[in-house]
Amino acid sequence: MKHQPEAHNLSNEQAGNSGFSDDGKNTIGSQLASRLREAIISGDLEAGSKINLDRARQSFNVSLSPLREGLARLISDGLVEFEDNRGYRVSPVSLANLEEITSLREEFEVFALKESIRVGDVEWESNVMRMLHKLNRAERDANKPETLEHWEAVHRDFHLTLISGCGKPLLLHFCKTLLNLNDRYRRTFLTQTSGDRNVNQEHSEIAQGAVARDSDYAAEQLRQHIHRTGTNLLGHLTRTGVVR
Amino acid sequence: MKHQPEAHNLSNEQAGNSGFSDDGKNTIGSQLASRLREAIISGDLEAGSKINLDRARQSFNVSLSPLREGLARLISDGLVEFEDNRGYRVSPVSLANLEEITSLREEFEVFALKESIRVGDVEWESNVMRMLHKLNRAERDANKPETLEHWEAVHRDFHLTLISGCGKPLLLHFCKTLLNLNDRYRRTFLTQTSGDRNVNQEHSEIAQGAVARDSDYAAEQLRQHIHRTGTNLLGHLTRTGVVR
DNA sequence: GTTACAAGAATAATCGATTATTTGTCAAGC
DNA sequence: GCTTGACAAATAATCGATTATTCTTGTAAC
Repeated sequence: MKHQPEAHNLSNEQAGNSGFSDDGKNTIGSQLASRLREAIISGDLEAGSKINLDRARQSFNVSLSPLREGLARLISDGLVEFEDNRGYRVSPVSLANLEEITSLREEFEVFALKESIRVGDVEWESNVMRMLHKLNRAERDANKPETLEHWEAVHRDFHLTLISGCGKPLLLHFCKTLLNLNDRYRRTFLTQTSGDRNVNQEHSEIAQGAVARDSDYAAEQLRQHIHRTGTNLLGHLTRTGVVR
Repeated sequence: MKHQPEAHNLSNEQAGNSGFSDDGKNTIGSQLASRLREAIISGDLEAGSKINLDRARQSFNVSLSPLREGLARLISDGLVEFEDNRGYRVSPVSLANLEEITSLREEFEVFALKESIRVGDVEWESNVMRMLHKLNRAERDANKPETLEHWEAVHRDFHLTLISGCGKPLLLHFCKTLLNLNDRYRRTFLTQTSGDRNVNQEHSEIAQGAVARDSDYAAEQLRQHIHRTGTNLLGHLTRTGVVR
């Protein structure tokens, strides 16, 4: 079952990114890329499902050209797959895929954090603390979907901010891609964390270690944090059996 | 009736690409993505230059839709940049960019090699030896441009084969992207390796270590290999002063 | 001489229609 | 019953033309 992503605002994606005032003056193609990304990550567009261009065209109220262009941009993000003359489909999910995402996050995101600790400036430190506070204050109630959505956005920003001091744009791009892919699993399959975790506590320890420039400690905390989330999700998927 | 100039369409692609049997059954958009990628990596399209859609449309003998779609796919590859209403441009080159590419290759490619050594099967081992042989046999003469092009293709395949046993599609995709970016620097700025290197020797040691499953040794050899190439290129760029 | 601003030119973005390919269906032949 | 092939429907891909935006140039005011 797929919703019509049309209805919701889908106001511009990376809201908390870093002071981009997008003006809403984007082209249709760009807007579509954002909306499609959001629709896929949020699960509105079901994993593995084929994207019928004509229907999509109608539900988004656009013409074919910008639609195809938007979709093309999502290919390298790993959110969309494409086959000549057979069109586009939402990338499928699988246990193997989730395992890879988790292990790569442990590798890359941790590396990026170490680099940030090594070369990040005071501005970066401040941003980390700011985002930590924001995240700790964000409500997360499985009964209120809007809080979940908001929490996800803030959570994502927190993780990106953590590694934003590394001074390596390409690395950040890769990490952002992995975070996108990972978030899809969580937003689709997980509405609450397992009871034995204090996620806020985990985030605090990572952030505190980072601004204290305790590289080894912060890195290890982040690695465990990512690993726990992965294990958690894997358990869910295995139990519910929705995914092979 | 459709009047397409069937005389010389898109088939001037160099077959030496990398063992892909293109079947010729691709769509124009896909063919364009490949051709544009090759044109950028080879330096045919100058780094940093603006891509005029109308001129590109003419020189490629295609319409706008597939051209834009092809370009859109290169964005996430880091080869093309895009700005709303201002169109596409070839990503610029810079010392900082090259440094990042090198350092990320040291991180990711080495990780992928270790994983390949850990879980790669005999098929992978065999492929590594095959590509090593092919590479050792490939001529590289600065006076014969076609040998340079061929060597680049084989060299690229060698590096990809080395890490192809890791069982991590996403990781391979990232490494391939980095290799693309790196190759552009070499193909644009470097026609011969510095005299004090025996590159064939380096490749042999990496490959031998890999199939012997000596993880630490092979990994360190690869890391140094990548690092030397980076240093080498940086020197060239700095001396020639073409890049800041 | 410099700035501001208004055409006009150049370019990018989008649309609607057309063409090409794949997929589904069904009857004929084995 | 199963395959094969022809036809039709569905879908993807492309094109040419149109619209929107940005860039350029020339002129008037100060």
